[in-house]
Amino acid sequence: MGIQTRQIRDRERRRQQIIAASKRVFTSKGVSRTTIKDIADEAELSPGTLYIYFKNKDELYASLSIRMLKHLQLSLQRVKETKDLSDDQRIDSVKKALLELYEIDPLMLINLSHLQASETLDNISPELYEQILDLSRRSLQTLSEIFAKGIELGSFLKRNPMQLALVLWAMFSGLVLWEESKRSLDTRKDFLKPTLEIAFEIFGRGVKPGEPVSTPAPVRAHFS
Amino acid sequence: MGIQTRQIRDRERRRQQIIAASKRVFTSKGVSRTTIKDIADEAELSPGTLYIYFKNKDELYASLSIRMLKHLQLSLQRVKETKDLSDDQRIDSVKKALLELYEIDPLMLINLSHLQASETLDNISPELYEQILDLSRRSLQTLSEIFAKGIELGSFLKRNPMQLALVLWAMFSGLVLWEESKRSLDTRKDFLKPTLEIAFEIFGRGVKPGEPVSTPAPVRAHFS
Amino acid sequence: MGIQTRQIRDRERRRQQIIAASKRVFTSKGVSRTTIKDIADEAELSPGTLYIYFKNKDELYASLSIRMLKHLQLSLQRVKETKDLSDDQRIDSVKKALLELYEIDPLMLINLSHLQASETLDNISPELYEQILDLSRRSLQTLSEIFAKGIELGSFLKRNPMQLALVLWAMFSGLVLWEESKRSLDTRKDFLKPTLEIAFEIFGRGVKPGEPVSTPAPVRAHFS
Amino acid sequence: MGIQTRQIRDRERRRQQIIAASKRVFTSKGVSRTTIKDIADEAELSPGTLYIYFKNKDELYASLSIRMLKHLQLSLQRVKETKDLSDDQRIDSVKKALLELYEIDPLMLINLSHLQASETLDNISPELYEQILDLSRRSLQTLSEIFAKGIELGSFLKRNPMQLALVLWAMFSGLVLWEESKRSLDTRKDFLKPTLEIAFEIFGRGVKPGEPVSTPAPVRAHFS
DNA sequence: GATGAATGAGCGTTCATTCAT
DNA sequence: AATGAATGAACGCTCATTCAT
Repeated sequence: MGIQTRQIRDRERRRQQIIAASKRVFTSKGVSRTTIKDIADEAELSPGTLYIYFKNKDELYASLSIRMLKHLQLSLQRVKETKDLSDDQRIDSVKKALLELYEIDPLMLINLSHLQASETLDNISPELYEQILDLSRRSLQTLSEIFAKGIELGSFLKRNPMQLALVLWAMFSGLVLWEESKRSLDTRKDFLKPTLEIAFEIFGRGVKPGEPVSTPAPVRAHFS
Repeated sequence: MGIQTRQIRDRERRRQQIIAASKRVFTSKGVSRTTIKDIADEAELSPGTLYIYFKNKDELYASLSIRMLKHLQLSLQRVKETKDLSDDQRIDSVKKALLELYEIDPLMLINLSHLQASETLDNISPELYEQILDLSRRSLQTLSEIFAKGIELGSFLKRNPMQLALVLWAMFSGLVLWEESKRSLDTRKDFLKPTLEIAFEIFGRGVKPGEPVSTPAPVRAHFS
Repeated sequence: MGIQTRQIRDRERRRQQIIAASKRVFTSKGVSRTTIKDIADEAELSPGTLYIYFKNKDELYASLSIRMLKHLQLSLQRVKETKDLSDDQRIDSVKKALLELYEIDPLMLINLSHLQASETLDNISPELYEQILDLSRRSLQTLSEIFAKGIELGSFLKRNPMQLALVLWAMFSGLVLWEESKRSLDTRKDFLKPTLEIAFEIFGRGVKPGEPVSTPAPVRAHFS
Repeated sequence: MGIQTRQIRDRERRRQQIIAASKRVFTSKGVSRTTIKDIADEAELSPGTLYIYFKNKDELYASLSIRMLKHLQLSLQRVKETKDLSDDQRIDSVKKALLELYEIDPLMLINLSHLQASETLDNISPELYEQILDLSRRSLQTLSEIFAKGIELGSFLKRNPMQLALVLWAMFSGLVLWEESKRSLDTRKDFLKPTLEIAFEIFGRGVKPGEPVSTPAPVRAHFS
């Protein structure tokens, strides 16, 4: 391994060090109350150093999401390309992909959701902005394609697949964001994971075509 | 009506004047880019005056949600108390209540969602904090009770009703927050309302008990 | 005098207070080493207050020159419009106008010269920039018109009058700037005023038409 | 040539390399907007290396003027020492020396003027400071001696020769500084050189003794 | 109660300078 | 000698909040 290789590796290591520190501080202080100095202190670096690795505060913040979006995109792509899955299995795989995302790094996921839902994408460099946009688009697109295939096969409701994708994502990120504020609202701890399970169950059931058996028809039959 | 009564009414009127101005400014400039001075200008008052009616910026910000939460709580209460509704009709009423919330003031709803999902509830006065907490809790509680009744009647899946309530709220607020960022992600405009419709359709279908008739053939065989 | 009048007067007074403090600090620390905090301290105000009266540092700096430029423009205009002055008297009036400028506020004049000679006109508001530009242009223009009239009357050398104006101004501001650095170069103090006198004398003599009688006269006499 | 000699020569070569790079960057970005990193990049060196050859930024900046001042001093010395020049020719030689200075490196001359007129001579090493001081003094001194000789011979006005020297230098540097800002004031381009010509013409005429023949009639009457 | 000028802590960011390699 | 990552003091500037009028 040459000198250059080591330098590149060191550089990447430093970036990760800063990113790790950012996560910790964002977690403990909240994103908007975190200052560059806080992160620098946590990373045991000087404020100036952060600007060697990140153009500005927004860009550092946005960088946190890139990895996660890449991971998501890859997972969904894999789900889409796997052959011989039943519809139930495919939905289940999507659920697993998203739950995994949450388990790997719940705080990052909250950041990602915030990023999408808020006004941070402002001072960001065009390149990074485009990258985030593209990754978001592609994940949704892949999810949408999974639904499109299911619809073709008659195993999903005939609805705009992109809208189905959005509904699923909204359900997921809505719950994740809720989790963040649950302390304030003193719901029990670790309510999230079981609730996500239920959310997916309901979505899975709801997206299947055909009249659910719940409705009176059979019941009346019973009485007749 | 005594002098005191009028003073109280005047005071409340002023508060509403400020709240209305805040909404307009938040709408046009975005929440995080709005300063106290902006709001004061819009309300044709001085910054100092705002501090007579609101303890600080966070408290003003939080007040915006109070009305909406009250409205929501009332609507849900009404849905819960209405007699002689089929399950489908009851879910439909909840849908209507939430859609109405969105239609009355989409931006305020985004604010509300932000408020819950983020870091504003910090400098707030204990009283206001308790009020928001209580209203949120009560809305969810009411929603949860609606589901509990349905579960009792066997018309909803036997799941923790609070979790069902959370799933529905997450789906709703997740989509609303998405709406805010959709311009960046170049989804078509006014994608939200039809998507909300689909979201409710899926939730409604998914929450019903019984094996969905996804694979029609055997099911029919069963009935024949 | 109404309340409004007093407020306007107070506001102007505050501006002058800041300007006066700026001058003092610029003088003692040098322009580029003066910080907003320095000026605020000197004016016994807080840094924030300066930004109520001046958009930014550059604008405060530029404002220092406006008055002086206005004064200059007025003086030159008066010189130009005065009737029945001999050429010598007119040049003398210009000299007096410039010397007066120096005597009223030598430091301000140095600032003005710096402003023109350097890179400060950068963050300035377009309006202020245009004002400075316009005032500079008009002063030079007036000076140039004075020369043009003299040339027409045959009492000045037939040279581009704008160039004559520039030469005079350069001589003047060059000496003023020199003055600032004279401490470093340990020339005697108060060398400037007598040197300015000589400068004007030489300019006045040099700008007159006709072969100076210095050497030629006797020589030609010799040949006749 | 010994090793030491070569080392010294190499060292000097490196210095010149840095100086040359500085000039290029100052030219393209303007002095105040140039950072050490800019210069290092242009010189294809690292910032640290610059500090091996120059004590600090001010010292590097000041070094730029040394060459020019040396050149000026030499030229003026030559003018002074040349025998058998008429007064007109001697003034003309001074003019040529200064114009040459401008033509060799107009931007460096602006720097020099700035340096003298402003606040850079501060963090400079005592040695360098003394050197600049000495060179400036000597150039002015030489110029002054040229005038002194002319005065003795009766071909120049009997004025303090150092003041005459200052007036000439002020005129020159005033015009050079003006050039820098002329774009803003939309004077025609390349106005400088012809204006410098006129400046010298006027100075040359003005510095000659005797009553100028400005108002021909009475003067001739006098001689008849 | 209403004002709005004044405050000043605190922010993100820059960049001359240092120093371990 | 050369490097360039790291430093951290210092900057200009903002804005929620206060308080004399």
